[in-house]
Amino acid sequence: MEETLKRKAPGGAFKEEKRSESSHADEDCKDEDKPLKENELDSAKAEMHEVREENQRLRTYLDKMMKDYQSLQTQFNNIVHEKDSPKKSRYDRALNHQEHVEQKHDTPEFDVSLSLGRSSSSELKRDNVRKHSSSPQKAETSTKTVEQDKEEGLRLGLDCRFDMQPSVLSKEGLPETSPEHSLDDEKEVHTEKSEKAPEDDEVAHQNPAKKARVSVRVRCDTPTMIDGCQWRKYGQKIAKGNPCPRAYYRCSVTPSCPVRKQVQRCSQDMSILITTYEGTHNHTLPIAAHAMASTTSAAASMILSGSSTSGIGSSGASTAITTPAELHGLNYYLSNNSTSSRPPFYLPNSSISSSSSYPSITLDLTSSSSSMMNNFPPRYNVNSSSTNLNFSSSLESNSTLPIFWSNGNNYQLQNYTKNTQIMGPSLNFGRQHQENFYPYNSFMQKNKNEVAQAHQSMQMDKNSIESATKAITADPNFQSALAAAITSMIGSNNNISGQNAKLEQSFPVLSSFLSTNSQASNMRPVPPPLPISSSKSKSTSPEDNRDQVR
DNA sequence: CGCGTTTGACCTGCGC
DNA sequence: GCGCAGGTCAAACGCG
Repeated sequence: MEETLKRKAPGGAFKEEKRSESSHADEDCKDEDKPLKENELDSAKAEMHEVREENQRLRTYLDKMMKDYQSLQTQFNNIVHEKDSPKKSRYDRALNHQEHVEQKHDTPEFDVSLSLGRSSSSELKRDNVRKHSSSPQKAETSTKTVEQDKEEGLRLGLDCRFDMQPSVLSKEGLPETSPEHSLDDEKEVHTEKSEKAPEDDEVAHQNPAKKARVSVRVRCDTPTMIDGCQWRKYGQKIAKGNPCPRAYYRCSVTPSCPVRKQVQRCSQDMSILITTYEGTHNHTLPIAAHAMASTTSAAASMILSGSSTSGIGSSGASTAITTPAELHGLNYYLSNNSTSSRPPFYLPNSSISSSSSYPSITLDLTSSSSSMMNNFPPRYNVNSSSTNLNFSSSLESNSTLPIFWSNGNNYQLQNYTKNTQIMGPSLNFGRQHQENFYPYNSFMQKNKNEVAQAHQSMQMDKNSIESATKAITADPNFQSALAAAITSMIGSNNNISGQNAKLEQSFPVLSSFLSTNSQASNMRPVPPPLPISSSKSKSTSPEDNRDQVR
């Protein structure tokens, strides 16, 4: 499928080639042996015929996808209307409106490109422009805008507005705080928070009412994961239904940074750590924090923009019949009600992920290897209020879990050496704040791994991740989805490696299979390994990371 | 002494 | 309107 889609994009050019070949053949016929040239002509015609057939097949496939997509959209809308008709959140309204606009105006190809995340704000803007351009004199502007929007949509499709340039990197890039967010949102936020302090006002300005939350579920025995950023704990609370306390952290890189994170153990499986990020950094991020920042950014962008394609973000309890539906080559699981059919480790802790006022997405890195192999490509486990992005990493239970999200083909193993410079985007799940999780302490005691063991388990993880990467890249569905998205995004002219770079920026976890898929998957510079945290540490800053190994 | 964590009090939003 | 639960504040505390 990937091949066929790849051929589809430059299909026109391919046809042209064939035409010119055949015309050449015609000219040559004058000079040379006719039967021979006729054979060439015939073969060329046959090839053209094949290409036409292939195009036809692709059109059929596209139609099928569109039908699936629209039926799912309808289903989602119905669910939303049923559940939340009296009290619809602003987010839901925007979402539905966005869907409505997309259904009305978008071409099938355009829709495919939506599947991996497009700026919701651009959608809203577009919607606004359409609203305001009803007069005839504005019609031209409107048309232009639609054209521009299409272009913008394609451009933004996988970009998620996360630029790795330091100037832009000062923002984590969560979409709701992007400079592109709608003016309406800004106004609303301003009104809501107008009575607050100036600092709060600034924060409010950056954080519209419906914040996207990105949860990372990971199986690890460490109290928190090292994401490269610096956090200060400001509270701890026992949440209902979970004996493990939830810890509240605030980004302490700058005092005014609005980013917060919550860290909590999963009540059903204490080896699973759930970290929920919220907000956008208003400062330059440490390089080591880029991986998490860009990944959460992309994920958040997906629920706030691309969410319309999967029906993410509506309110309601987390509940679900899991109905797999192939959309755009990705397996979606629409959730409705019941826990029995949930995929392994599917949002066991609803207290974090099911808040109706916070559209959330969960990057699930907890599934076992067997289930992972059966479930690739990555699942978008969607319920009415949250999304579970299952980039399963085949982590065996109770194994120490240092995971490294690299931006290249090679997953980084970590050296337990002091003073190692953090050079590349990576994540690890270090041992920190162990004492904060008192219910978990006993569990931790049993699972204290020495460095050598950790090394061993990391090696296992590396192998597992490599296998996972292979599984992803080998899956034709995923390849086709990816190819379709890229094709729709870049059109026929752009070079794919540039787009891949953007993709990798947006979704570092995708980098490996992207590079595998692309011809330009050349060797990348392998950033020096990250130091892992030791049992005691006070923050997750890179500097502290060095201390943690002492 | 400074900085980060702990923890009880307080605030806020939501559901009944 | 009330109660509950999540989230935040800030004084107290501990550690280096």
